[in-house]
Amino acid sequence: MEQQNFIHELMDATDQKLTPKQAQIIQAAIEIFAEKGYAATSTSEIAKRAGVAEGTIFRHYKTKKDLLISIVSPAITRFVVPFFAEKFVQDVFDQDEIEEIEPLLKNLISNRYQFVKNNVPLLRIMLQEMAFHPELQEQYKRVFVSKVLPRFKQVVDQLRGARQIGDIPTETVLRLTMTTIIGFLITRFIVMPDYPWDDETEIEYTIQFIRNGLKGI
Amino acid sequence: MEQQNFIHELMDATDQKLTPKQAQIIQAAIEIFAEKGYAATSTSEIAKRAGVAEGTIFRHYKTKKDLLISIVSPAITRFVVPFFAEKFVQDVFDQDEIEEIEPLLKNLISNRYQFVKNNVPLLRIMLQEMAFHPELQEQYKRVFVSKVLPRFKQVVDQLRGARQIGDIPTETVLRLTMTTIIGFLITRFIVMPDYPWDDETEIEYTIQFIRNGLKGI
Amino acid sequence: MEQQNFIHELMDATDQKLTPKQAQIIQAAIEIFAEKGYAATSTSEIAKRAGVAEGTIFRHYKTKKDLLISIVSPAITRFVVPFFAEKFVQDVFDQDEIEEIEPLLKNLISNRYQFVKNNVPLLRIMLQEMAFHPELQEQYKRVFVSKVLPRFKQVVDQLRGARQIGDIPTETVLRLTMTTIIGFLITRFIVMPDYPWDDETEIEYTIQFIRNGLKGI
Amino acid sequence: MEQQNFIHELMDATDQKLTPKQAQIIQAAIEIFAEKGYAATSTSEIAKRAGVAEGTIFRHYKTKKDLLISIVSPAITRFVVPFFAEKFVQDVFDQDEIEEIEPLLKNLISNRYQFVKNNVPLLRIMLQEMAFHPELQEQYKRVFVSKVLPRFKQVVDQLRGARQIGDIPTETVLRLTMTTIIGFLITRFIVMPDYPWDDETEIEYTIQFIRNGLKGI
DNA sequence: AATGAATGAGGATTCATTCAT
DNA sequence: TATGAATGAATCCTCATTCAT
Repeated sequence: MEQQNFIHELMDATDQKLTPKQAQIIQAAIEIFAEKGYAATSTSEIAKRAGVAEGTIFRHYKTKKDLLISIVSPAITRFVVPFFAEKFVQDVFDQDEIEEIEPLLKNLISNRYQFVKNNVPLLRIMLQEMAFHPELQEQYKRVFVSKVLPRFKQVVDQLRGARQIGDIPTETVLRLTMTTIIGFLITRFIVMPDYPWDDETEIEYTIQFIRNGLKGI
Repeated sequence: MEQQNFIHELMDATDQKLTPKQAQIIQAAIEIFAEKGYAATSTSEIAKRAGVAEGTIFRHYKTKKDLLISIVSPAITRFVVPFFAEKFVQDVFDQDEIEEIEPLLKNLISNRYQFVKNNVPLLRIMLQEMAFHPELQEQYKRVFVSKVLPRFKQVVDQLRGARQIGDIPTETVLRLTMTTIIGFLITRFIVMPDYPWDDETEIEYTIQFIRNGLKGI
Repeated sequence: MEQQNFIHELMDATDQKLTPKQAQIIQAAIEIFAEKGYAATSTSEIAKRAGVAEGTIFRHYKTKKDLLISIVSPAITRFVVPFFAEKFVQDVFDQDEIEEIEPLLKNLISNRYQFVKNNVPLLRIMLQEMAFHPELQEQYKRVFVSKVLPRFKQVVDQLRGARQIGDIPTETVLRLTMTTIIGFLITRFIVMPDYPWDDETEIEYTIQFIRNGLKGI
Repeated sequence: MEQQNFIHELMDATDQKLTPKQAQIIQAAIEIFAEKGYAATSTSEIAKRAGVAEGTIFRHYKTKKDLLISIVSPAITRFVVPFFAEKFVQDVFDQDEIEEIEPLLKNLISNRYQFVKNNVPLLRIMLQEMAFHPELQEQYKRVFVSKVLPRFKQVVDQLRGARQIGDIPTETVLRLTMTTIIGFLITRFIVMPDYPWDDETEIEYTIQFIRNGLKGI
């Protein structure tokens, strides 16, 4: 039911009105793609779970792959973009000078944590299928390079000026930061979702780890 | 050709003499599974690339899944175990008291770096297929808990005694360390293999990041 | 074309509306199963003879065996039940006291003779496949024990009372009677269908043989 | 182990020395053919049960069908011929004039009863496979017409002369007799082998049934 | 004589996609 | 718009048979 969010966002994003059947199809597809992978999922199974005739899927999506793309493509955007763009960082940036890395990291991680928490199956699909569908990789890169990278560099420079970050190349800072955050989210929600996590504490440690790691001694 | 290593290790490990055809099959399977994923790979394609009749595959592996397992299962062991076990850490441990985290990390990362570099396709397959085959997850957990975890905790305790690690729960130390190392390897070899990496420098930064991140200020 | 009967009976019996293609499939399957046996018949051959795509078979029958069962199962019922049940014996029974075995045998044999004559391929399949499919044997036994046996015993008792049957155990009477009738039908339609039979005469002799054989002198 | 008999008879009959492996193959083939039918039996399964390499089968028998024929063909002869030929009837015939049908039937049934009892799997295979292999039917007919039929007619004539048989065409006498005997054997050993048969009694009733049935009143 | 690895044609079954209703 | 029967290519797998050892 958490995907409901996503489905409605989908509607807003694409301005397409999803018919109820179409929503059922996407819902079912997300579930099953996440469970067994795109290639191992049959359209008949999707139709069955969606409570829809098999032909109906192909009325809305020319091919099975179309269905995948229509799910993953907006998901990529919604997952990647906010890493260092969009409103939520704005707030931080608007305070003219960024002198503290901590609130920024806190904001960043918490926000992505919530998104992932509400969209685990979507994240699974993204991770799995980006490996095999170049067009998804392309889209990821395009979005990342145009929306995230410039903003990120700007932030790093400011933080370096404020002595929050040591003498590390910007690309490496980016890599280490993203790796640690994404690593946390994947460990938390995909690799070990059943471990008794104390999320707040874990997030706090993660922030400190990144802060200290980037600052140097 | 890099998998040649692995194939020969396979032979040693299982004491099974691989017939030439069998080696060709494994070689081809690794390549194609890595390229398109297990589910999207057909046995006829494997046979073709291996230069072998399709039936020959099934003389050696009862099912297509058997073939997958026979490839991934030893790969998991060979990838996971050395993280904190086996001879290569021994050398570090044998110096009685571990007072420096740096050489340990250096050793650890370099060693896994080499392994991954020589076995990229294998790593891809592992990452992809562990998601869908519970038996592989089981094996991973078994190996990790029995071989890696105890050793790791011991090391962390020693390092904490030597004031190399701050006040962070052992599990979190493990998570942050592994996440950063694996994140580096995946970024380096899977996500952006074509980026002009300066590997030595990048490894050095990664070590410092982990060291400072764990130490606190 | 004789099976047309059977196919329509199938429809009535199961209340399932057979699509035209489905009828063609059953028709073709009956023919080929009878010719070469279930195991030696390929679904592609059935599809070809039915003028249908191979996939169509599996849309209607989950497996090849399902197809067999859906053919043989009702055939068993329709062949076995009327031996001593159903309306056609009713007529004989309704004449209150059965004092003559001859009209009963006459009725019985003629009726089964007609059925077999119209369903030779079906009989062949039944005979062949019951040997290898326990579920068919079970069904046969269930139907026989519940529907035929009680009625038969009742008849034998009445006939014994009327001095039509000698001092022979009921089970043996049953065995000898059925064996002779079925033996006639199999010889007539399966073993030597091309022999120039004078059916009426042959039936007459068979009736006399059973009557005298059971009566003793 | 009962087939051991048959295997040795095979050796005598064909004057071929069966190697031990060959005997194992035949033994295994008889068992599995009887269990699941010729078409559903794989040569690899035969090889496995025989404890022999798959290639070995084809060293002795050009094709799988050859193996079948080499089993069924002598079986047919050994089952059919003695019905009214061979030594065992000789003894009866040699007493110049046959005036009693009973000892003849007794001898006949008992003899075939023993043979079938010792060769149930063989009988199953014969019954199943004659339906699908015209060459086996041919052989059956050839043997029957040349060896059994003439002798049988002679016997029937004698018995008719002695008033043991009523006014029934010889062919019909033959059909009714064989049908009853074979029907008994099949019921006894194939259809209901687990029923608690009292064989002697059952044979006795069967003889009386035939005798009375043929005699008329 | 015996082996068993190798073959490739053919087997049952699944699947994405189409189309008449 | 929605259906679901129909398709036939493709899938995994089995099998009888061959052949070098």
